[in-house]
Amino acid sequence: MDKRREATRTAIIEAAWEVVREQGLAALTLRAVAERVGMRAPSLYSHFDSKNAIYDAMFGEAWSTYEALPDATDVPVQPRAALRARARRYVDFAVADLARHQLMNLRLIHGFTPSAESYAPAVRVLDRLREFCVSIGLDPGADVDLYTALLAGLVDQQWANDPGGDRWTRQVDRAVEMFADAVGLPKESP
Amino acid sequence: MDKRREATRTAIIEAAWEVVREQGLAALTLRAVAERVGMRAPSLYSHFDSKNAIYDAMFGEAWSTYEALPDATDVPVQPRAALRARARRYVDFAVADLARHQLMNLRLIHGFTPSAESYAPAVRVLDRLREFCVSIGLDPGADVDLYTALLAGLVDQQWANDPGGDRWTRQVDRAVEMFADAVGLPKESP
DNA sequence: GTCTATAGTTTGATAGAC
DNA sequence: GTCTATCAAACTATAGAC
Repeated sequence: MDKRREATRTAIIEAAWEVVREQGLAALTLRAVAERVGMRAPSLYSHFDSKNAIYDAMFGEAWSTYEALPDATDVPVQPRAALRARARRYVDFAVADLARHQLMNLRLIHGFTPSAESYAPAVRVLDRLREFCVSIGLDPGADVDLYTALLAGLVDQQWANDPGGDRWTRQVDRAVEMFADAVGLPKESP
Repeated sequence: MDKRREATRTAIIEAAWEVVREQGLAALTLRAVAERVGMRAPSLYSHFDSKNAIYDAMFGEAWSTYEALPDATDVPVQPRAALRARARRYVDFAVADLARHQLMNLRLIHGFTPSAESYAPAVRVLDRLREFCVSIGLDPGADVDLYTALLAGLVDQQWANDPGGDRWTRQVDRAVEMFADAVGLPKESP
């Protein structure tokens, strides 16, 4: 029955995303959020306990959004093609929004640690990745770590040295092939 | 003849490094730096024009330090071994100091852009990497980009998910072998 | 639930005495 | 060159009226 209340909460979070997209993740201020949603800063405390509570909601929402992406691998395909599709989905998502990527994958807000509740979707995403990797014969430890590092590196270099371009993202397929060769995935049959 | 002046400058920068190592890169404040060097905050303006000028000096110093590391490849060795040694040197350096790594390789200080002078050593380091890669038959464009992404990914994952540990850094050799295979470097002869 | 008012900090930077 | 004093501006958060 708190439909109106929930709508306000959503509006606040959406305004917060706008602010961090324009000003940078660390530059989020309650005043800027409040102004965008047509309120005064103190009014936000009726909906969130603190500024970090806003970050926390954003963190959870971002990972939930990623988790809810249409599964590119629900149709059974060859391991390499499936891995490639997964990699592209991850990289595209990470490269679409710097502030979101930083909030999800880096720890750059001093004093903010995600709550267990907000962290849950992130854990599920990684668990599913491990399941998938095991299903195609990979090691859920070292192999998955190398895979995540490979994608993280492409994303971070892309943002740091060619934001908006594709100098690193265009190498995603090549990187996945390199990885697939290293872990001994069978070559693709035509 | 400005020996004393130069010593003070050095002391300020050294104090600044201590602050960012303890408080985080973005948490640098003039007061904290001044206190550590036995001064008051306004006195720093006799040596640096602004807070960003301190960041700038730190940026230049960090890359100069890296540039001056003993060259692990001055003795000619096989390409794979040389690449491995370079990779370890880079990763070890990046994993030794988070704030330094962030300042050198990420753009996380809002409104700070390195001056041309401070940027010079960074450019030279990358140029040398390209030269080396060409000397062993690699492409200075795509191949170098993939290589830097690979190392950046290992470092960033290490810092983000296992700081102080070696879950990703222990895969450096494996990652380099994977890369070497992908770019067709000859296998090592015993 | 939202407002005004304000407490309480902290910050980078400047003015001017010494 | 270093100091004291201070400005001007931000910020999070709380108190209490409506």
